[in-house]
Amino acid sequence: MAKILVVEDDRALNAFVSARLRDFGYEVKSCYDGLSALEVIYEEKFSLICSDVMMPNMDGFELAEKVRALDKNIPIIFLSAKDDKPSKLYGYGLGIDDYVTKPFDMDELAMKINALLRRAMLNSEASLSVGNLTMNKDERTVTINGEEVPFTVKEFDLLYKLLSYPKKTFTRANLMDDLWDYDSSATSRTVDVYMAKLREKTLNCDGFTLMTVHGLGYKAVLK
Amino acid sequence: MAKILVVEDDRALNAFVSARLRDFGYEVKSCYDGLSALEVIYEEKFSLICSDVMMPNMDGFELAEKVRALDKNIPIIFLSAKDDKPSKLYGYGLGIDDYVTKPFDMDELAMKINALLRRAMLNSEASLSVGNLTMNKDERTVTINGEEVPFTVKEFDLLYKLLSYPKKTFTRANLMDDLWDYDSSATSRTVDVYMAKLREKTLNCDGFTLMTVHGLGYKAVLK
DNA sequence: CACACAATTTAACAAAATTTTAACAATTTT
DNA sequence: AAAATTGTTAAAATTTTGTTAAATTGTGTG
Repeated sequence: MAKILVVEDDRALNAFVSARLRDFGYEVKSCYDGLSALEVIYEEKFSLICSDVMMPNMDGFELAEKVRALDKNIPIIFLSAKDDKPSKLYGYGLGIDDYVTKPFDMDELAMKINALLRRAMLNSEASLSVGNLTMNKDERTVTINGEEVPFTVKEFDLLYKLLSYPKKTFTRANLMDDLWDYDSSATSRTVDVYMAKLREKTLNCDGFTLMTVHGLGYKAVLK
Repeated sequence: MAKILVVEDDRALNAFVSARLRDFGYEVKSCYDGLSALEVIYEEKFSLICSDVMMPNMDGFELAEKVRALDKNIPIIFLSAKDDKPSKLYGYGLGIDDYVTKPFDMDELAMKINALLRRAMLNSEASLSVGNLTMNKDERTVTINGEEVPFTVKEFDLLYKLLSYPKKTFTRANLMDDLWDYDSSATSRTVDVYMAKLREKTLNCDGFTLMTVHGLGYKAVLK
């Protein structure tokens, strides 16, 4: 499920937006200034950031800049009372995805967020099928030939990621950044051990192969 | 370069928007109703569609629906005088990416288009083609005449670099600085060995030749 | 809180693949 | 023709990956 970070110093507005986004089925975390938002972002991975522009400690522009330096992919939406053109252009120049001026309609904001997440491809579907294998993200189940096969959390996430972007090569660091905690001290060799497990469990899968890209990492190739 | 289709029955506005987008460096095509737009879309591939909602023959909603059936990835922006919420929600429901209400600021529209294209580009694969050879950086695959040929990391990086700057001559030191670690003690003769391997593997390539520049290094020349 | 149990991580060694070296042949330049 | 540079090849050295089992961490239960 998509996780959204709402950064807004007006606590009432923040609570309102967060609550409505939760109604739409998103997992939401709230921050009340740029600096603490950045701290949270360092620790947790979000699908989208919805931020005010004028805030104490660190404004939205600075936050967006810092976030973009970390991750040039995460969608960023500005909520601002500032309706002036230079601010908007400056924001877009920093690489934000949308600039919504207050007051705004909550349904519209939700729709914009939907559209952005869809495009960011993070709004992934609940289930994924490749050949005789089906993975259900909500239930965290894997079935091969209609039969359920038990997968641990890490095994599931790893296979899901690989199959979500078939053919794409992932480095170990790549995979760990997403599936392991940021402060995890685990060696990248851990990934290898999981690949061995995944290969064993997916022996009877007819839709793909888990390949190693020597010197780089791994990828799932459809066949 | 990005190619944009502007669909708008108000000819003056269409001309204005198209002209300004050209100023921003985009290639632009104009249509004046939904039906003819759809015809053009069947024939040509666009990077983004910018469409009016109320138009003769076929309105924007219907157009968006048909386009989405063809291509669920192409960014779509609605330009509309209709500022009512139901229309917006309906549009977002069809899978459009943004809904801009007239009158709008041209610079802002251009920024939105920039932001959307940037995001859409992130999803598209980065590949390089020369004649019958294609290299895909994400997949780390090389295909010659549609057939996949295995390349090691160094072979891939080396060929990719040479083909990225065709005609440019690289010295061995040049290539090693980029593709080898700082502390690598490898002799520059190592490069020669790789060139031999690359030449062998690209024997059937019709788009380029790997040439030796005696006393200097190597270069790839298109033919 | 201790216990059992499962999941995760580490460590070690074997196996595989890649990279590098080195030697000699071929080619180009002087 | 001599010298310098490059081509080619195969073996040696190194790096990377596969695999297994043991150690560690985490989780739920009585």
